[in-house]
Amino acid sequence: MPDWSWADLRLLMEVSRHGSLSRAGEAIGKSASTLSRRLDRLEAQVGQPLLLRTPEGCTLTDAGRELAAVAQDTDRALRRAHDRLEQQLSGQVQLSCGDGFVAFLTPLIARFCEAHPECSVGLQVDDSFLHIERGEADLALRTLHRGEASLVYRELGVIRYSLAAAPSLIARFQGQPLERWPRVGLLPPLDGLGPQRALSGLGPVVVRSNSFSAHLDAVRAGVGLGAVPLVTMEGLHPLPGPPLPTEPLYLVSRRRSELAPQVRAFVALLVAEIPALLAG
Amino acid sequence: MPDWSWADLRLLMEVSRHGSLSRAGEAIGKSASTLSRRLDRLEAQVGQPLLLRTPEGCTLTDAGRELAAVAQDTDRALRRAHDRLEQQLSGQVQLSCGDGFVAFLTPLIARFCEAHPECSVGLQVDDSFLHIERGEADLALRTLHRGEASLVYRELGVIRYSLAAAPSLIARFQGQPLERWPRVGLLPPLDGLGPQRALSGLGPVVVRSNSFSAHLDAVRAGVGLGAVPLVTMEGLHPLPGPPLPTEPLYLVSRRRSELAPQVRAFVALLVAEIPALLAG
DNA sequence: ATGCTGCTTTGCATTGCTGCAAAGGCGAGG
DNA sequence: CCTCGCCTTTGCAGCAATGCAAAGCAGCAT
Repeated sequence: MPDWSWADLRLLMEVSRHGSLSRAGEAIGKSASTLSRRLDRLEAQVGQPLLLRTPEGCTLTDAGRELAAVAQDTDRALRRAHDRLEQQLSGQVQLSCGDGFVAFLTPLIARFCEAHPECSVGLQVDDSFLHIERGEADLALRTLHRGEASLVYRELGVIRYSLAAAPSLIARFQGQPLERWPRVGLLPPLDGLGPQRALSGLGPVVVRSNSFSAHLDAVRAGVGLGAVPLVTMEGLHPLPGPPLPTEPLYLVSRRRSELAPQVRAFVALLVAEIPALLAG
Repeated sequence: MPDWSWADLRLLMEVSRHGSLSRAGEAIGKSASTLSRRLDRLEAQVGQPLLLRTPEGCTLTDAGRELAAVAQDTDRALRRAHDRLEQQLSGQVQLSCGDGFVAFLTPLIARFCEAHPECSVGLQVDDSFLHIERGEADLALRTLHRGEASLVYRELGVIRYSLAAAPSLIARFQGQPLERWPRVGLLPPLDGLGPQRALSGLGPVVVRSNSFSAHLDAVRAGVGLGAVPLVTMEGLHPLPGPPLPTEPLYLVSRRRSELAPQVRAFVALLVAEIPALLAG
């Protein structure tokens, strides 16, 4: 029920420390007159005198000492909280992305966790219905710009694609025109991506999935050819053909001031590493 | 080092409790816009996001929960302090008076301590150099009005005097005119009191002291006659003579708002009892 | 689909608070 | 004895904080 002013409580503590309104005011950047008036108000709220003003300074009454002790405790707790929040990097980073990025991200996540043992990373695959602005996630890797006004889209580079196939498929269809090769496709809405659409003139689609990693697995298994990001070409051979369109890779987050420090650190890691990976 | 606003900390706690800026604002009598702006400011001071605002209300971040927990502790401590200050009557009452009032006050002090076991009374005899306005004492009983502007003089009644002597003295001098009886007097500044001055035409002074109780003891021992308050006439006999002037009895204190509750209680006791004692 | 409710945020007039300068007091030192 | 320094308090001008009203937005029931 006490409806006392917490700010004035702090003033009382400072006066208790410094012994006079003037010195306390100087210490915290307020004028002595302000302190006098606000402590008057606090005394009126409490209904008891808290300090005695003399020409030599101020001395607290018993009630004043009681309240000043509460303020001291608060001050200590606040300093501890400050240290925890300021110095240590801890807490969780909620990350979300399409499943095609998982293999790509895993080593970066591992490096982050190694560098910051107090932190943990939550990886949410499939961010279709995740609202970053509400804190359901902190970060997302996306290739589509959805245009939310309250979110920041930071382009980390472009994903370059190549027409690719597994060695086994090449062994079976070598020499035949590309239009005759079986093809691995995607289901909506992933089939709308530029590189995929550029393949629409090619051969018959034998498998469609709504999972990018399943798509990649199918290509690796030799089910058909497909458009594959250069960064996941391991074990596959590029096929000749017209250059495929690139796609931007966005790191999506709230504004920087709205990010917890561990999230900022993770952003810094991604910003530092991913462009080189995409370019290399 | 954290120079954060303590008042805003309380707002954060209320938002954490009520789940939305509007409801928290309604609970504490502030508008939602004020809460929004002040929490903006707090977030800027902390350098981290503390809460996420959504159309359904607000949810705290980890950092926000940390600070809200500090605020919770402060709130609890403040309520405890409030209870202690409001309900219990405890602490010390610093009382000062001339030594003549000690015998008169002792039974009242005993009653007060009995009624309020948590309280103690400090009785400072001789208040000549005590500054009540600085808290060197809480209360004083005086017959002289010194006119300090910051102090309250409350008249509890008037002290009536009588010319009196001990039975032994009466046995020795009965029949002789009063001018021949030995007299007990006072040293400055106590000799300036009205009843004492009224005796100046009487017989020779055989003892002068600067202590009113020593004066009374001398009269009781039969050393001489003297002007004695009616309330301390026990064991003495009044002598005929012209009526002696009365003296006001003042209870001196700081203003009521500047008194601790136990002091107020003691004042109440004195105000309730002393007038009847003086009149009786 | 559409209206409705509750949420937060923004613009503006007003209130309240703040800082500065001056006044009043008390104690120390020459 | 007087002056100086430090303390608090008060009056006044300026500014920041507040509340109200309106707008924008998301979710939900109709």
